[in-house]
Amino acid sequence: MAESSKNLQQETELDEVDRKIIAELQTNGRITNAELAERVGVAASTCIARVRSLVSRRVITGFTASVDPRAMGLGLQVLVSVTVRSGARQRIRELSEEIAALPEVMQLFFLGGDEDFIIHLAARDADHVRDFVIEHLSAHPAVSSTRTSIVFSHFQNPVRSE
Amino acid sequence: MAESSKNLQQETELDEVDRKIIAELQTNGRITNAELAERVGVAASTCIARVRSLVSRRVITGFTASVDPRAMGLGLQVLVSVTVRSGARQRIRELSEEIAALPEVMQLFFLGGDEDFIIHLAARDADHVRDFVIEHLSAHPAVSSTRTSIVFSHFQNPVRSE
DNA sequence: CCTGAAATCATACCGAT
DNA sequence: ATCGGTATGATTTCAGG
Repeated sequence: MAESSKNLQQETELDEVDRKIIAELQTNGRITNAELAERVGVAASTCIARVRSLVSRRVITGFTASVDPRAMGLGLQVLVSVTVRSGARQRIRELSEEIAALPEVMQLFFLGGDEDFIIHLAARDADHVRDFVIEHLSAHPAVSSTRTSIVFSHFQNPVRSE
Repeated sequence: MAESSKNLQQETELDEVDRKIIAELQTNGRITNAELAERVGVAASTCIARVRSLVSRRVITGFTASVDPRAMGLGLQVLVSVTVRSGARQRIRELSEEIAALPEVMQLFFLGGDEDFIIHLAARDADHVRDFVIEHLSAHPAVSSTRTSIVFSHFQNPVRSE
């Protein structure tokens, strides 16, 4: 068996046009197809076919608006590291899925290593963080310990292969 | 001085229409204005004015395509916690900005607490991670220590105020 | 992968609330 | 001051080559 037994189509070849399209759409997800085509140097019909192919192949997984949490009344961000009790390992996935569904949770990293996962939380204030940790983590029978760190600032880059 | 001395316009009021628009655009950033208006229940002209206002007020900070790192040949994600030497505290910001500009860096969290920042890295393989840590972190005179954890999976939610 | 025509969409303007 | 309807020009999209 070669290395082609993966459930993801890693073999999906991306040519120069695909990569340019991806880069443009990461910078401006609402660019018109006409302008995207011009920047990339192909016809509009070709361009839209490429974009649709990238989406259907799951290279592009979606288009989203980025929102400032502070404008939504969420002025405090924290990272919470969670360690699961050794007797409850088999419940990690279940617990993490519960947590990922909560509205305060911006991101969840499911980890190997000392911690089992890290939650990136957006909260109104310190009380909100405390209530979240107590209610959803400390009180949960599978959780062994948590550690909360304040996020002073946060940068997010587009995915670039080089 | 009241609590209005902030550089962010927290006072930006968001009504029901604004919140619906934000929710739709987080789910589908490429929705047409016509369909967005219909879903939200306002006229197209009203809708486009609201969207432009949200963007100019920096409530919406941008529109981006989400890309699967695996499709870009980046099959391994890790979190690297970095602690800065106590004698080099004043260089934390400089160092973090250098690192945020590197192509492997998807996110950088600038923290208070035991660790000074956490880097979310997308890499081709374990060798790539090792090279990154050695070249950009261990070799840097301001870095005291690093800790690398593999990311098994990663969820990202839209920002929801409730 | 490109051209061109029909359908759809974005947006400025203006009256009404 | 903001909203909703209408007209016009731009854009998308699907044939077909």
